[in-house]
Amino acid sequence: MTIKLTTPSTISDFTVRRLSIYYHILDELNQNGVTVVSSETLGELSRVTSAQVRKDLSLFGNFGRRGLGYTVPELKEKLARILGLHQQWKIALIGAGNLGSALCSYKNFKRQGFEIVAVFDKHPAKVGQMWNQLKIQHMDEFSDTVQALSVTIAIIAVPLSEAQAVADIVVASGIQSILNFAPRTLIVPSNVQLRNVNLAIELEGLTYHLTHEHRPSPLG
Amino acid sequence: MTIKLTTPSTISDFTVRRLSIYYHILDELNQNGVTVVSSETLGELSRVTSAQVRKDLSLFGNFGRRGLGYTVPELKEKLARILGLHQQWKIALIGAGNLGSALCSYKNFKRQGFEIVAVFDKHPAKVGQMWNQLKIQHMDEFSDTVQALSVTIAIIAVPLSEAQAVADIVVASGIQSILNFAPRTLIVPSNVQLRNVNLAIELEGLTYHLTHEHRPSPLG
DNA sequence: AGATGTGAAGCCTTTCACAGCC
DNA sequence: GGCTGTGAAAGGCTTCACATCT
Repeated sequence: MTIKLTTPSTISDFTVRRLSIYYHILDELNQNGVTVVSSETLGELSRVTSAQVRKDLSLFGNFGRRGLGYTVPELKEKLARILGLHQQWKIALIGAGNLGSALCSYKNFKRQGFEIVAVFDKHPAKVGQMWNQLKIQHMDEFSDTVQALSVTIAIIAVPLSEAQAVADIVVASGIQSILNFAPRTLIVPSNVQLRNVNLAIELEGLTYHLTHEHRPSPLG
Repeated sequence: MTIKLTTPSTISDFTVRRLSIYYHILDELNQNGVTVVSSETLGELSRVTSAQVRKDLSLFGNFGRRGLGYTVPELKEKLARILGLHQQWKIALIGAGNLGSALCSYKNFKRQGFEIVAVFDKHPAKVGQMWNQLKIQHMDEFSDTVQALSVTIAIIAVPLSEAQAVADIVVASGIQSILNFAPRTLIVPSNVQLRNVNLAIELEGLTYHLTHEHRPSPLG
């Protein structure tokens, strides 16, 4: 009825993803000095319906005011708490290649509550190099280091052939959240959260449509 | 009943995404010398049910043999055609930063049928530099260059603040497929295919679960 | 009047289960 | 016997439409 003190037991990944999108839009609105937003407007900016926005938010509480809309800073703060962004998250990056370098130099991470606190590679030529303030460590040190630093998220940015072996090491270290950039379906226990970012799959989604949509007119 | 000569009119993005996954698994099986695979096995490797595999494939034709399974090279080839991977796709990369550099040096692109044929940036310090064999061009040259080179896909890898302006230029050039790495919901006409890769959203999907799943036992 | 919160309806996706073929 | 292909059932997500509150 009123404020839901407990988190609903099952929220779909679809919903969580949209909450993230709302959060970033609210962040931008907030920076632009916008103080109030309707589900209608938030929906347009997120490319979803206003009903979807209201339903998603209502799963976690009554954040709006009827007749008025949602207060931007307040809703942003609420979503930050829901998404777990009120704390700093420590990340271990595995793979000191081009992609790893790009991730490591991504300045906005820290502002958003994410910090890469250790970098690993297994190639002797890489180990010992300094990246920003971090010395690249050998994978043998992974488990000890992440436990000492209380790392809770691992980013895997190694070649395909090494990805599963690396995932096994990550899982063995006790880390339960993995963001994987290697183009392979990794096998991990069901208690480990795995997200994949696969460039080829995104591009193939585009080429599928390029190949099949020869419909210049609405009637095809 | 038999082979479907026409493509079904509406295939969901969920399905297309899974077809990509199957394709890459088949590619790997093929390299390992596996010649036949069942929907059961392909499902396990893709983390979906066997029924899902069969349903997805049956939308495009009868590719398997009852009692036997699917022939790996044959099914791989069929999926390649469905996904449009029987041709080379030319890509324009916009944004010559760290991420752009990582994308540009990604060797596997070419083997998979994708080739970055032009790189653009708007900053004078970048323009004129050589990346691999490509000279970085100014954004002013975008439209002319992509038309001359028959580019059909654009990758946007610029900062948030420039993303929408870049998207507008891309759309104006006639390109109808965009892969966007900027963390913003871009506004494009409905005939333009847009895919987003957003690191923050993936990480927030992980932190949501880290924050809410305090359930060591199945009974919670 | 204006906009949220929400049960119910509608729609889409996945799974089931078995007929059909190898 | 084994495995695919598929109509039907089940499940899940989105939209509708309106009661509710400011």
